[in-house]
Amino acid sequence: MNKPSNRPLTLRDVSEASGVSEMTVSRVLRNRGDVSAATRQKVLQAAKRLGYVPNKIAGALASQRVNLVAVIIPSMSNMVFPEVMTGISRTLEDTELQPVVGITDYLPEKEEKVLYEMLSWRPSGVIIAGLEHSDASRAMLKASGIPVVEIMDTDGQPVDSVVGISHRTAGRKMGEAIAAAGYRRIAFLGTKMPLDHRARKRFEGFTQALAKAGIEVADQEFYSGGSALAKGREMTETVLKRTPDLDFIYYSNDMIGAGGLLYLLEKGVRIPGKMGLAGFNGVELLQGLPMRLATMDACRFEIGRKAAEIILARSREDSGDTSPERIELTPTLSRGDTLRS
Amino acid sequence: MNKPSNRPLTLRDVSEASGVSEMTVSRVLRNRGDVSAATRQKVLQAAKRLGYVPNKIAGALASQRVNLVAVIIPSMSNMVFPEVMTGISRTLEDTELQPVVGITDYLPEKEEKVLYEMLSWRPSGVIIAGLEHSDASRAMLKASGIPVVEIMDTDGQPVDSVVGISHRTAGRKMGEAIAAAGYRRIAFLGTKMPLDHRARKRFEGFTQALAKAGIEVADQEFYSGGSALAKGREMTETVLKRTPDLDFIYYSNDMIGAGGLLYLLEKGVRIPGKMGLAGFNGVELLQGLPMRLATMDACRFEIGRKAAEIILARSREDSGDTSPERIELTPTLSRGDTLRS
DNA sequence: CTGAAAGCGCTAACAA
DNA sequence: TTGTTAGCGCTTTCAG
Repeated sequence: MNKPSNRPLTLRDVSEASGVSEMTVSRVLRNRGDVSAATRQKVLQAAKRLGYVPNKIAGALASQRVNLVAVIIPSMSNMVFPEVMTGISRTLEDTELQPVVGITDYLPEKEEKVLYEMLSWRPSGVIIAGLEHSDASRAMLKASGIPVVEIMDTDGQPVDSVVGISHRTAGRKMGEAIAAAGYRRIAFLGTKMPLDHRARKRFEGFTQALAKAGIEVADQEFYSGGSALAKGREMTETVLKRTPDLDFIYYSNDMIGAGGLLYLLEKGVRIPGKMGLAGFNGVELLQGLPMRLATMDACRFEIGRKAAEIILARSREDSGDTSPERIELTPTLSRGDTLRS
Repeated sequence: MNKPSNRPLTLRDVSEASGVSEMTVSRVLRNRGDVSAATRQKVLQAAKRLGYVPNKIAGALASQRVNLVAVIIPSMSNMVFPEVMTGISRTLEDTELQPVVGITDYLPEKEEKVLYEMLSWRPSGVIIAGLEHSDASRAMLKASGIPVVEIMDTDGQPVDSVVGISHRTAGRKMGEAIAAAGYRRIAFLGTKMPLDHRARKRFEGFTQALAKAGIEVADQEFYSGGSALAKGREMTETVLKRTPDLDFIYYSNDMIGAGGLLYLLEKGVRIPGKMGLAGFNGVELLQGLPMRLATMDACRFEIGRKAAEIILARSREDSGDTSPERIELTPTLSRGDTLRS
C-alpha cells in the first residue's frame, strides 16, 4: 500500500498516470471534443484508480463559468420555503446548474451579507425571495450582470424578473369571501414581523376588502418566536377572552390557524357556524387535522419551478438580450370545513 | 451616468481607480498586513464607489483555501434537519466558515453524486448525516484529506469524527419504559424506508427491549410519502382495525404520532390508560397538541453545534495531527401525557 | 508599509 | 484526434 500523500490530486497526476496530455484528460473528464475510445478508456481508468476529483475552483476560474444558482430565502424552518426549494431542485436536477441556498432570517442586513458572499462566487443566476431589499443589495444585483429572479411576491418593482403571487390580492380575496359568507366580527392573528412584507401585504388587502364591505377588523394579535401551533392556541384564547363575540379569525399562516382550530374544537365551538377560520399557504400538514382549515395555496412549488426555468433559459441563451419576465400566479381558495359558503 | 460595462470588476479596476497597487488593494480588502490609514481609505472608497465584489474563485485558487463547509443531509422537509442546520449555522455564523448544504433524499447514489460535487469545490470540511455510505463515498471522504464529521448516529464505524446519539439505545430505552409501564399489546408504526438506517436501528433496539420483557410486537405498519400527519391517522385506524386489543403504539416520528394522537382523541379513546402513545424527535410542534405526546429528543441542535465546532477547530489547528472525535449524546425521554409512569 | 513576480489547477484557442 | 501555449483573478513570497 502506497503512502498516500495528502496533497489533493490534480489533472497532471491523471495525465502522468495515463500517459495522456492534461488537455486530453480534461476533455475526457468533461466529455468535450472528440477523443478516441482507447484514450478515453485509459484516462477514465486512471482517474478512477487514483480517486481523482476535479477542482472546480480552477475550472471555474479558467472557463469563467460557474454552474451555481444562488437561492436566497428568509428561512428554512417553516413549511413554505422548503417547497419552493423542491420546485427549484426538481427543475435543475438534470441540468448542469446547481442551487446553493443562503438564509436571511428576514433581516435585510443579513440578506445583504449573504448576497455579497454568494455573488463573490460568481454564480450563473440569483433567485431571491421578496421585492424589498436594501439599496446596497439592489445595487449589487443590478451590477452583477447575471439573471436575477425575485420570487413569492409580485406587488412591487422587480430588479429583473419576478415570479410570484400578489399577496395583496390574496388577502383581499380572502376578505371578500369571508364578508360574503356573512361573517361580521372578524379578527386577524399574525406574526409580529414588520419585515415579513408578504404577511403585511395580505393584511392590507384583507382590511381593504373588509372596509369595502363596511367591516372593520374587530381585534388583532401578533406573535413572534415559539412553536407556531402553540402560539395559535394561545393567541386564539387571548383574543377570544378580549373580544368574545368574534365570528371569524383570519390567521396569517396555516400553522397558527391549525393551533387555533385545535383549541376551538377542544372548547366545543361550532365551526364554521359559530366561528369561521382561515389560514394561508395550503400546507400539507392540514390534511391530517380533524377539520380542513380554509386556506389559500401560495403556489410555492410552482414558483420555484418557474424561477429555476427562467434562470436556466437565460444561462443557455447567453447572448440574446432577453427582457425580464414577470409571472404572476393565481392562488386558489380552499374553503375546507371552516369557512361556510 | 457611465455606460456600465458588463464585465465584472477586478482588483485591477480598484487598483487603477485608487492609484494603489493590486497587492495593497488585496491587503486592504482582506485586512491583512499593515496598510497606512490613508491608503486604506483610498482603496475602500474606490472599491465601494465601483461596487467591487471580490472574486472568491480566484482567491480560493490562489490561496488554496475555501471557507466552505459541505453539509450533506437526506432532507430538509421534515423537522429534524432544519434544526441541525440551525445548530451548525449558529456556530459558524461569526467565523470565516460558511455552510453549504446538499440534499440526498435518502438515496446512496444521490449522496455519492452530491458528495463528489461538493468535494470538487475543495471545502474546509464535511458534515454528513449517517454512518452508512457507499464504498465510493467512503473512499472519497477518506481521500479528501479534509475533516469529516458524520452526524446523527453513533451505531457504527465512522470515517473520521462522529457526533450523534445511539438510535439503537433510544429505541431500547423507549421499549423498556413502555414495558415497565405495563403495556403489553404493542404496535410499531413507521416509514417504509429501508434506507432510513436510524429509524431501523430504533426499531431494532425497541424490539430487543420488548423481547427481553417477554413481549413481541403485536402489529406493525409502514408508510411512504404523503402528509405525515394524515398518514399517522390512517395507519392508526388501519392497525386498530386489524388488531383491536392494542394498548400501545410506538411511532417512528412525532409527526405521525401526532396524527395518531388526534385520531384517537376524536374517537374518544382514553389516553394513556386504554392506549399509550410515543413518538420520536421531540419536535416543537408537539407543544401545540391537545395532549403532549411522549417522545425522545434527538439532540438535533446540539449535534449541529458540536459537529460545526469540530470542523472549526480542525480548520484552525491546521497542523496538529488531531485524532478523530467521537461524541455520543444522550437523548432524554419525555413521558408527556401519553405514556403512564 | 508597499510593490513585483510567480503561479494556484484548470480550460480556451490555436496549432499540429 | 491530440498537444501546446497562455492566461482566468487572485494571493504568496520575497524584495524594497
